Amino acid sequence: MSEQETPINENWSDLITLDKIIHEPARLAVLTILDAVESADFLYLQKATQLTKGNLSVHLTKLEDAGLIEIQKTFRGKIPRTLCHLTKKGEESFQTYKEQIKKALS
Amino acid sequence: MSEQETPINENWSDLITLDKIIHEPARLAVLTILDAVESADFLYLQKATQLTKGNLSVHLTKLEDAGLIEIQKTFRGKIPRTLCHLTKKGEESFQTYKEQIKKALS
DNA sequence: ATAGACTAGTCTGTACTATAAACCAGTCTA
DNA sequence: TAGACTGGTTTATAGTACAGACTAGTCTAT
Repeated sequence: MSEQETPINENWSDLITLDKIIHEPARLAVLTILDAVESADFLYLQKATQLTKGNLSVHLTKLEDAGLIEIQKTFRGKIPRTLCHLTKKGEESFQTYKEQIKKALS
Repeated sequence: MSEQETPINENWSDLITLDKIIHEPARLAVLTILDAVESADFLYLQKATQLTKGNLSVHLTKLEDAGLIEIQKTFRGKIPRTLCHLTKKGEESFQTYKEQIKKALS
């Protein structure tokens, strides 16, 4: 295709505007898990994603700052326990992302 | 989900191993276009993706270095013309990527 | 009581990346 | 001959992920 008018409103033009917070594979994995299981703790997420602690911690903080997840710090006895779950915004944004990328890649 | 055995071979674990060359939105857009139209020139790609020339140029070079696209420099009259199309490997890798991410996000 | 392992981080340094903007070389148009 | 066009390369900046070191408290076993 060339030397002809450029279609502007194709679905793939959405690709450029994908939410970068969500698009990063590590965070995409976290969101996918949280979307599936409702709520997961730090250790579970770390095992599931194979990320290092430090790395996972940073990603969780970014997701929290973006308002996509909520982090609850509780205790099991006196041992700290970090529970994560999607916020309403997180659910919606994730859905939007999935629809966008699936449509673009269909 | 927590305090129970971790399922290891879920589809979302593929998310961590996504091809980063392909995963970048700008390149994803380029690949999607090339997959759809077989062949596109520099200007067309630039208009379609809204990328700056320099930026597009770098992305095309990276895709070429990765063996995903082939760049043919031809002339239309005396004006240089850069034509891009997917290689066999590019087609296959892109298909694999699409299947992976769709499965993971389904 | 003390060493080792656990949870859940923060901080640091490295390496990679995307991006815009400046620059370049040639061509065509008025 | 000035301006805009094609198709780039180079440079500089800013952002990013990531591993690994470190912190701080807890629990377990010796």
